[in-house]
Amino acid sequence: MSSNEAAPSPGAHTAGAARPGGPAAARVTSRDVARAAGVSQAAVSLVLGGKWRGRVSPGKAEAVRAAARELGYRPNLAARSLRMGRTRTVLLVVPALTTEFFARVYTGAARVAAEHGFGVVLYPSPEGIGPARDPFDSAAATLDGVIASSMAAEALTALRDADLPLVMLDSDPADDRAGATVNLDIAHGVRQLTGHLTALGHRRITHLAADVRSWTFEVRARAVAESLQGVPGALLRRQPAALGVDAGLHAAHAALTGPGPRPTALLCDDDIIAAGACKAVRRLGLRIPEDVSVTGFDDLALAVAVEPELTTVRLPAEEFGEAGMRALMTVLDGRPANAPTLPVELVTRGSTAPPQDAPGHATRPGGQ
Amino acid sequence: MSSNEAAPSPGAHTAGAARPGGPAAARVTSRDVARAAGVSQAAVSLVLGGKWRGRVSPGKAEAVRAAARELGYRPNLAARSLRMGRTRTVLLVVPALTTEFFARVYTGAARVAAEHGFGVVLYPSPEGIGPARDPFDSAAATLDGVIASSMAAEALTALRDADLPLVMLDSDPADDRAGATVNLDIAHGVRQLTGHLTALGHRRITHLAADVRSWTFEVRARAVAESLQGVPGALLRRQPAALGVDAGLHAAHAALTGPGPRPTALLCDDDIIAAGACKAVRRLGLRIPEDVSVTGFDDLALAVAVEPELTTVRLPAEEFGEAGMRALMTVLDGRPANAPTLPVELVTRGSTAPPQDAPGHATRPGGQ
DNA sequence: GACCGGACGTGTTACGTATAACCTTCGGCG
DNA sequence: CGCCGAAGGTTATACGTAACACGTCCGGTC
Repeated sequence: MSSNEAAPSPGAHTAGAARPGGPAAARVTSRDVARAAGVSQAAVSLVLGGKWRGRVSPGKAEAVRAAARELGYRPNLAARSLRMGRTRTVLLVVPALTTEFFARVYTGAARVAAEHGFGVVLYPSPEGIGPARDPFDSAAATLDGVIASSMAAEALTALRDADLPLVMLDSDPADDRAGATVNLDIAHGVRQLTGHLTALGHRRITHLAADVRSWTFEVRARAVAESLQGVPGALLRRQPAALGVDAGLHAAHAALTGPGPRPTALLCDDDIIAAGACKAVRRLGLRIPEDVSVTGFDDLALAVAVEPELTTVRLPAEEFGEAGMRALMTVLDGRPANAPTLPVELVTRGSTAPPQDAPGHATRPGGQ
Repeated sequence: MSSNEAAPSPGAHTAGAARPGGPAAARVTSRDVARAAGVSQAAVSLVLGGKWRGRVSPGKAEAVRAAARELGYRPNLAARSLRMGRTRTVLLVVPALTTEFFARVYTGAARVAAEHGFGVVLYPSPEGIGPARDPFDSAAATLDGVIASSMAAEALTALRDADLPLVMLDSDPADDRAGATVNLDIAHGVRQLTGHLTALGHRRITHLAADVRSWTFEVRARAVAESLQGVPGALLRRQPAALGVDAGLHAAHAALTGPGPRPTALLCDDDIIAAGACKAVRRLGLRIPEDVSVTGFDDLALAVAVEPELTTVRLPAEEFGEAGMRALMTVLDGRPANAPTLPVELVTRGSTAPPQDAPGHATRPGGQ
C-alpha cells in the first residue's frame, strides 16, 4: 500500500509538458519507459512493481521512476490482468441501487477498494438491469471477489459455479457459502427501539414488517417479538408491508383500521415504510405522535425530511460497506477474515411520544 | 415493486449440469472449446465472434457453439481487451451516487451498456471517494469512453489529457469538449411550473436556487426569470440554497422572514430543498399550500413521502441515463452522435394551491 | 586459485484472444 | 484443359505485462 505513493498531481503536470503536440494515439508502454531509462522492460516491471530490493540498483530504479513519470506511463490493466490472472475488480451485489442505503454502502465499499487499488462493479439486482444479459455471463470471468447483501441472495445462485471469495453483508453467519460475514447489530437496535417505546408507555405496538425474505428482516421480526416478550401487557401485532411509500401507507391503514384495539405505535422496518405510515395516520385524522407514534429504520435523509422527523435506528451504511470491503480484501490476501458486527444507534426524534391513552376521545375529525 | 420474476434459472441449470464434479480451478479457454469441437482456436473465435459468414461451415459452427455451451466457456475479457485495444468499459462521472437522481441515471445507463456488452464504472465525485487515489490514474488507461454530468464538470479536468469519447449530460451544448450532449428540456419544465403558479394567482415567488455552479441550475434560474418576465405584477426574488434538507430549511426561513412582502410561493431547485422549505414554512406557523405554495424538482421518491405531496417537475432519470449511454455507443461506433433533448413533465400535487390573499378565491380546507 | 554466493540485470516466455496471412479443395468458365 | 475465385479451414502473430531462468561480475573464503 505504501509502496507507490508517488505524487500524482505533479505527474499530470509534467505529463502535459512532456507531450507537446504529439497525438495521444500511441499509448506509452513499459517498453517505452525501459528505452527512455536505458534498461530492459523487465527492470521496469520490477521497479514499478516494487519488488526490486536486491535486483536493481537504486540509481537505475530512480531513473526508471523518473522516466515513467516523465512519459506519463500508465500500466495497461488488461495486460496485467491477463498475465496475473487477477483483475483487481470485485462485484458488489445489492438489491437496488436507487435505495439510499445501498448507494451509501457502495460509496464506502468503493472507497476502501480504491485504497487497495481495486475497482468495484455493481450488480444492482435483476429489476435494475432488467431483461438484459446476465452480467455474470461476462463478469464472473473477470472478478476477484464478491460482496453480496443478504437482500440479493437469490442473485447469488448465478455465482455458485464460480467459487469466488465471497463476503456476505448482514446475513446468517451460519451461511457456509461466505468466506466472511459482516453484520450490523440489528437486534440491539431493535431492543433500543422497543425499549424506547415501552418506556414511553406504549403497549399496543404493530410491527410493519417488510415482506421480503431476507436475513436482516427476519432478525428484526425476531428481535421485536423477543424484546416485547417480558413486557407486561404488551400486545404485539404484525402487519406485512411491501417496500415503498405507498405500501407503507396501505399497511399502516390496515393496521390502524383492523379489528381489535388500535395500536399506539407503528414500528416500521424502514424509513420509507414509516413515511408511508405517517401519511396513513394523518389521513385517518390522527396525530403523530400524540395519537400514534411511528418509528423507522436506517436513518435515511428521508427521516428528517418528513414531519415530524422520524425516530429511527441509524445504520452506519458507509462504514458497513467499508467493513465489507476490508473483509474481502483480507480474504483475498489469504489472511483469515475478521467478521465484525457494527454497532447501530437509536435516534430519537419527534415521531415518538407517550401515548394519549384516554379511551374516550379516539377520533377528532377536524384536525389541521 | 414485485421482486424479480425474471428467470436466470434455466441457464444456470444447464451450466450446473455441465460441470459435474470438476474443480473450477482451471478456466476453460477458447482452445479447450476448439479441442472439444474438433476445430482450431481461430475457428472458435470466428464463430463466437459472429463473423463466420463464409469462413466456417454451418455444421462446424454449430458444433463450436455446442461445445462452448457444454463447457461453460466464458471469454477472458482481459485477453480480449488486450488484443482489441478496447475494454468495453465506460466511466460514468456523477456528483454523488447517494442522490436518488443519479442512482437512477446510473441504472438506466448500465442497462443500455449491458445491452451492448459494456460495463460501467463509476466515479462518484471526489467527495464520495474522498482523499483516496484518483481513479483516473488507473481507470483512464482502460476506458473506452466517458459520460459526465455537468454537475461534476470539475472532475473532468483530470480527463483532459486522455482524449476519450465524451458524452455530457445536461450541459452547455456549446461545450466543445463533448462529442455529444444529452439534455433535459429543463426550460420547458420551468415554464410549465411558473405557468402553473401564475395561473393559480401567485405573483410573489421566491426561487430557492441551488448554489452549485452547474449548467442545469443556470438554465433553471434563467428560465424562471424569463418566464415571469411578461407576467404583470410578478415579483421574483432569488434565495441561494445549498443542497440538502437543512439547507433548504434555512434558505426558506430567510426567504419568508426577509424584508418586503412575504412570497406566496417557493420555487425550489430540487425536491430535497423543497422538503426543507416545507419544514421552514410550518415552523413559522404557516400552512402549505394555503399560506405558501412549495414546488420541487426531479420527482424523487421523497416528493410523495412528505406531506403535502410536492408539486414538482418530473425528470426522466433512467431514460436520461439510457439516452446518454446510447449516444456514447453511437459515438464509439464512429457514427455521428445524436444529441436528443428529453421531455420533462409537470406533476401537480398538494403543495400548490391559490394563494389566500388572492381576491375572490378562498380556502379549500379539505384537500383531495 | 578454485569455488561460492550475492548483487545486478537481461532474455524469454506465457497469459487468451482476434485477425491477418496463408493453404487446400473444388466447381465453373473461358 | 488451365486457371480463378470462393468456401472452408489452419497457422502464426501481436497485444503489454510479470516473472522465471539464466547470465555476469566481483568480493570473500578455504
